[in-house]
Amino acid sequence: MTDDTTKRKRQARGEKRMEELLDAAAEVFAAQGYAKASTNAVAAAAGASPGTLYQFFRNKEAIAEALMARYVQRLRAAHGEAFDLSVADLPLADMLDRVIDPIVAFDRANPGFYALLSDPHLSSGLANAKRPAQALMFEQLDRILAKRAPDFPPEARARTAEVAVHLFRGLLPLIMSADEAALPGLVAETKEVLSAYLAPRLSP
Amino acid sequence: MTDDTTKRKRQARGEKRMEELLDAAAEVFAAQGYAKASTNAVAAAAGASPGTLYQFFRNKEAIAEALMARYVQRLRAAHGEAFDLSVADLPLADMLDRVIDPIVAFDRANPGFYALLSDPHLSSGLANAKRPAQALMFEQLDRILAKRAPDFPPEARARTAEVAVHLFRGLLPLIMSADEAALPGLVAETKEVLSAYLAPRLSP
DNA sequence: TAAAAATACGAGCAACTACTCGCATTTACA
DNA sequence: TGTAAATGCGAGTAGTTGCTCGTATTTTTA
Repeated sequence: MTDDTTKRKRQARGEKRMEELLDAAAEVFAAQGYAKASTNAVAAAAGASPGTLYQFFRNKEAIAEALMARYVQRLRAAHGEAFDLSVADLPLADMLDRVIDPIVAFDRANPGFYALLSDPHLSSGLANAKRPAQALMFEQLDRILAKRAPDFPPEARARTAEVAVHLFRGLLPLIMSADEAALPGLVAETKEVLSAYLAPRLSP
Repeated sequence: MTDDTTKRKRQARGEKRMEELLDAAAEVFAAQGYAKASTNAVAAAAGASPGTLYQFFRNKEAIAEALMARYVQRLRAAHGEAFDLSVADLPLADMLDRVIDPIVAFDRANPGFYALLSDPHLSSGLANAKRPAQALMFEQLDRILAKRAPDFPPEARARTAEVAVHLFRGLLPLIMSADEAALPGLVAETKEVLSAYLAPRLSP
């Protein structure tokens, strides 16, 4: 097996190089988009040579896959267990605070994540790498909805969760480009939207 | 001036070729995305040679600009004057029917339009070409809001319109990939979302 | 009809792409 | 310390890209 992420014996130096290369990839992908970004530019941005890049990553796609995997890992760490089950019993507004705020902070702190997530023209391999990130938000919301409204038919509940996630993602471009001054108002309005959408579905 | 769209003396044959090339560009852009699409592929999809393509379009960017301009023109024709002023007095649900349905139909009928509109990594020239299309929806909604709620402060009204447009665009991926059977329910839910968001802002 | 202009072609070019390979240096480990 | 493995480099390769240009054909125009 030539799996770059598990099998090879890595030195501490190598692990650090991989992190630098992923950081560089995040920058370049965020600035130019995945398709237009060149692997030579990623290597240069990391202060490495093309040969070094390809010692750690099989090909261009593998760079984005590893980057996405790292983002998913950090997303889980950032707000993973924190609200998984406990927030479902909170009042709706408080629950939204607990769910939205960390995601907004994460997305704004990681524009490379947003660049990959919002790109609709990724290859199937990359689309698969995106799925866990999308599933993370969907499933957590779905589980919260299930606990808050046990009588909610699972099918309709799944769509409600999916629509809610897409509503949030629709406002993400505004949230990403907002300056610090405009952000709180936008986030508040985002929560109002979700509250207005979810409230009647949670207590009919 | 070497402006391809206005100055050059075009024959009927040439105009037809341009339409064919734009149709081909729409296909290729929708399938692969603008960045990954090659001009040779566009020419081939139109049954033309690269040389022929470049007789009508200065460069790759000009193809997308012309395509976007054609979409804006068709968008105006499709639902332009139809509801511009009259729908503002309708009940909210009826107004949304009149606004949403034509846009949904147009977007689904023109995946090339959606491909360009949803691409967040276009060059500045392309971003400028996108602006009229975005302004079209925003300004029409803003004008409707102004007529329905004259006391609405213009600043807050503008943001309400912008947020509403982004909410719709957030659900567009679902709408675009839905099959004919699932579409009506999705569109209905889209209208419910917008209704729930706009209603309290229109009659406080 | 003849010249001018528009349309059409496609081989080909310079620039760039993802990626490789031979070889030098550094580290781990016996 | 010695040697195998890991890391590092960057010139180089084959393929692709956006785009050009010489030339041939069709259409307009005078």
